[in-house]
Amino acid sequence: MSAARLRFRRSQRIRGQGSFRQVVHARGRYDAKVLSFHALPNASTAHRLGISIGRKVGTAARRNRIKRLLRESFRLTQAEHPTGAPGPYDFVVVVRPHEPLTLAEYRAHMLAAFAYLDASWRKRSGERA
RNA sequence: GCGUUGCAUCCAGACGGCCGCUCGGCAGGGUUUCCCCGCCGGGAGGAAAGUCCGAGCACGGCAGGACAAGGUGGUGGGUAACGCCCACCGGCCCGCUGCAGGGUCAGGGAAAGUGCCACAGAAAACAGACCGCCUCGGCCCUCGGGCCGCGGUAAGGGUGAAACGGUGCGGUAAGAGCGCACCGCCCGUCUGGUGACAGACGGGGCACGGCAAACCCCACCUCGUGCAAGCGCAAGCAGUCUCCGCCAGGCGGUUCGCCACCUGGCACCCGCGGUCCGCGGCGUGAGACGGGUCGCGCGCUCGAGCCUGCGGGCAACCGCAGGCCUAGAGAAAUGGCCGUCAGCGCAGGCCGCGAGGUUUGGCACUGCGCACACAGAACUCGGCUUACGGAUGCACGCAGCA
RNA sequence: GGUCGCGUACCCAAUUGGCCUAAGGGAACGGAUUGCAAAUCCGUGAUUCGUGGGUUCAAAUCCCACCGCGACCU
Repeated sequence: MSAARLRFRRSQRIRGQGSFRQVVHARGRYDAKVLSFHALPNASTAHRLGISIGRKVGTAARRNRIKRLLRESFRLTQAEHPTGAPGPYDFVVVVRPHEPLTLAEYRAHMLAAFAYLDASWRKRSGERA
């Protein structure tokens, strides 16, 4: 078991239509097959996660299931999230219609996406400086 | 034993460990509208769904009534109410020798009115008569009959979803409720029933085709919008109104006291500044009202509530007594991982019952697979409808044995 | 969460309860025309009228229940 206990509080969630729009419209996207990840550096002290999942994905029970798995992935992988540089990010995951995957698969997608997005933002801020 | 149809009831895998979310309570800490940490307790459904009905509740409207529009439709009961539920009545279907029985029905009114009834058929809705049948008269005749005419008929033919009661006997020129019997129908009276209706008796030869999920008539019901209803709080931004000085000038009104408006200066006030002076700004100040937007709080969970017992009722349901508190989120909580245990299916093994066998029973036996469906509260209830896994019981069907 | 609307062929779509074997247009296909095309002309259809029940003699049409799609309040 890892040293620190991993939590996922309300303050680590993205809320409000404006916040979502900012992140999604920010340039920088990573596409897994059924998920689409967006990132934007934020002004707070921690990474935040927002999940966008439309009606076409399935019934309310299935949408809840996928959201829970994604939040659990985010919570359990916090130790491996990018640190420093452009700062903590706001991540938004857009879910496309698909059969629900396992927790391990969502974790793998999420880590790959975060690594890619972090590298992309580091490169961009480096050019600017 | 299997099947699955119908009905009823119940469950919605359990337990343990670790991590996490949310609400409430208690205690503590911090940078004290908030955040953090700890402990204890609560945390999805039978459909939470579809949003098809009925209510509560909120705001707006409203004397009352009528019209319009929409809905409901056998009778009686249940209910806060309903288009729901229960019981009964009636029609239709299945079944039976028959009686029972089962299923099903949006089941008021067609002798208030209007409309429609295609095609076919002579004729499709005050009846009428195509092919026919028959008397009589006339003509012809090969003496069977044929043709024409005045009439009488509706049994037979054929069409249609539907043709103006049905069957039988009598009757007749041929026929016809023309007469009779039975069935059906209509009217009246009586009896039973709260009633829908049912039964009996009497009368009438029989009129009243179907469609109202066509318009319509009758009876009853319905104001509109919906918790994103709505109430409150604070902040910034429009707008409206009121109040708040002095002096000068202009313009207008005037009861010659003054009043209103505009412009300028000073003061107040604001900014610069530790303070004064000074400089700059000048409807700049105060109050009230207030629209939408965003945020927060309330609405928000104790209710036509749940459980148990007793009593009433054929039942739906009701009454009484005792006990219980049982989710309240907000990009939206009840989740994730691991293990164990039943449980289920398949294959194999062993044992048992039996003469044998399709079949069948048992197992701390082995292996593999599944461990599960439909589905997530969003103000709250009562129903309906739809989706769906399993267990038990009853009924039904099939097979085996006795 | 709430309130509405729509569904007819590949696409757009019309249709007083009855001559519906469902109008019409585009597209597609075949033919004519042309040196070849376009345009034009002629012809060609496999629609359970979203699904399932019901009313009626008769339903795309009327009624009910489902399914799918879309819009609005925000």
